[in-house]
Amino acid sequence: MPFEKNASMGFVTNRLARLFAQHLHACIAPLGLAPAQFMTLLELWEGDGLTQAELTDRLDVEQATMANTLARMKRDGLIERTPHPQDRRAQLVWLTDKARSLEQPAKQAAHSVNQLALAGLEGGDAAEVLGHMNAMIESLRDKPG
Amino acid sequence: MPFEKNASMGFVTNRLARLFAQHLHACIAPLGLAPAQFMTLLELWEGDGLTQAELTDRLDVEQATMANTLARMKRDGLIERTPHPQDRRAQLVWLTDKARSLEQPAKQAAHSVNQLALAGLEGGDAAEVLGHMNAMIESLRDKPG
DNA sequence: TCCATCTACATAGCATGCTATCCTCATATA
DNA sequence: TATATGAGGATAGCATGCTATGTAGATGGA
Repeated sequence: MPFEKNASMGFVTNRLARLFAQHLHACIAPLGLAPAQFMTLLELWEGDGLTQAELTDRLDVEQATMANTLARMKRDGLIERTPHPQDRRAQLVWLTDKARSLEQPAKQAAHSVNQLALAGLEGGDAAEVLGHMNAMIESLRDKPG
Repeated sequence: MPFEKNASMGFVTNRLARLFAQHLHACIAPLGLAPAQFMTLLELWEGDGLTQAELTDRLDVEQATMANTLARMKRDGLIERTPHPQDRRAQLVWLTDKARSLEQPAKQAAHSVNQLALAGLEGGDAAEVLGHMNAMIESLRDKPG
């Protein structure tokens, strides 16, 4: 059976995602950030005081993944956690001043990686690709497992 | 600074790649395969007797990553390694009968995941997206670090 | 021949992600 | 109220990936 990996959407997506991750890692490492930490901060910069469960929902990662990412972020002085006032099981996640100060440079770095990737595409192509990729995300998310 | 993650090519690519990996994992786990093992087999099914370095080149992963993947494949009875006849540093990688028998069902499983993802796209859209993604891969690969 | 350098692999260490469990607290219901 | 179920988190175990090193064999000169 023919299976040309370079014509396989899954194979190509994996390769592209690894390249994005490598470049982002290189760009934000000088800020003391790792990719998953940056992704989490993107949500917290919009407003902190969230629970782990809320972050898990919004970023589409598993609960255990977020638990580990938050543990590393606390270790690195990016967040603090306080008890939830109404639910003794939960904690609220707050940004430190250090994390707040990284918003502009980190977003700028991520933006530059996206720009580099899109350098060879025409104007409207990026939006079109994003649309198709989101359609694929919907298809795969609708049928988990 | 505005940074809408759902409009970020890197963010969306990461999300899509994780969904592809989850579905592929679920589809090939019954065969006793993991995604990186499947990717490596795709190359070996085209012809085995390759060195680790050749596999590393063709699959665009780091040498250490391939070393670990091959170690797990040997552990799982998918490959055997023999000394390179001309170079005592190198080894040749050979498929076991077990690995050969998995070619059709594994390729079929991967194909079905791609089809599921592409369900919501028009006919020519997939090829177009692949083209744009390969352009991005070129842009990012040209400027490592 | 000898040495500097390169190449092929292996290993260590760490970040992400996922599944599977376990514990604690919250809640709904009998 | 007592109990069954659910929800929020933590932890263990494992696969991938990457960077950084270390080791041994190969190679090209001086």
